[in-house]
Amino acid sequence: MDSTVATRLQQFIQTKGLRNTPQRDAIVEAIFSSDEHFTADELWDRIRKTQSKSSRATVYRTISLLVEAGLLHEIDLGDDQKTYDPNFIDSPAHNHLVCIDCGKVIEFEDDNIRLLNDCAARRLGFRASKQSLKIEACCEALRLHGRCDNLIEARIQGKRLPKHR
Amino acid sequence: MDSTVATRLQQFIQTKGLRNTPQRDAIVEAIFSSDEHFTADELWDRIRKTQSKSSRATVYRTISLLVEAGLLHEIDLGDDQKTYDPNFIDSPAHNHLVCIDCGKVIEFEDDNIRLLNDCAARRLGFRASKQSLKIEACCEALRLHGRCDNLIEARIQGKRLPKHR
DNA sequence: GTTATTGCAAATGATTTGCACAAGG
DNA sequence: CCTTGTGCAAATCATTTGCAATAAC
Repeated sequence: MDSTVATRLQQFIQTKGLRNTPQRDAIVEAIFSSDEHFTADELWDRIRKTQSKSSRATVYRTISLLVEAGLLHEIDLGDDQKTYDPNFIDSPAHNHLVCIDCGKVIEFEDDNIRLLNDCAARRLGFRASKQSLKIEACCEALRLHGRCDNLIEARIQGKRLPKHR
Repeated sequence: MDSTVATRLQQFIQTKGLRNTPQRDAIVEAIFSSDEHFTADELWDRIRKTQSKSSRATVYRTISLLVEAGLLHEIDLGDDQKTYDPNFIDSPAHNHLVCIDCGKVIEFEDDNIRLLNDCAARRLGFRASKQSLKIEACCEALRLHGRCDNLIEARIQGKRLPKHR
């Protein structure tokens, strides 16, 4: 886990007059020891498989805390549940590409896109503070050769598949 | 209401072997006679104020139908409820800018942005089929002069305000 | 007639909350 | 101690669904 997370979280906790608890630590660890996106309940499952104990309510509450602290971002994957992304600390301005065949999510950064969006906002008389770009796309592999390797991988791993199509 | 809607909806209904009903007509009319975004329950309220009658369930079912037909788009405004946008027929590739002060949503099109996103997808080995760009921003007016006209307007109209900030 | 559609009320499922108890600082 | 945090179970709230009645075509 990036030590930046620990530092920034400590700062947030201090400032707000909050406390350190083993449950919170375990949840934060579970989130930031991976770069995977997750829903609240997926995280709760992940926690249960460790030796540490936390109630579902605490998981929800900690997620809210981290979002408020700006360490975790809520993203829209077209899912019904809220999805969270722990990678905004390392890549503060990344975008998402979602494969409509297998649901795989690819993160990428692009300064030109960011800049162009910034300009668009300015032209409308605003100052952009946050951009969220999601591109839904199909892999050329599937279109050209009738197979999406990600799709097979996703099936094996039992991942949530997209509802579209 | 754009006659394109009626035509495309008829086509969809025919193809799928569905039927025309006064409830459906009234809901479709309520949606496309305005360019406002709405949640399912806001729409249900709108319908209730007319002489036509529809149950809440039918409103939900009709919305799903229109989304499936591609006539209505589900968009993410960072809200907890799903928000729908009826303007994708007139502007098939528009983006959203949300004022973080008043929650006002501004729609805009930008071919350069669309093109750049397309390229980004291609570079990753994909073919983009849908782009969703949301820019959260604050108005310069508020930042420079301490007042956001949209905010006042929003308060008067009793609009849902953003949760952020 | 046959099949899709409706309305109602009940079910669902994710998220939140009230409250009594536990435990940081 | 004093206050925040936790766990549990109950509550909430948007959305979905089963079913009997209704209405397209």
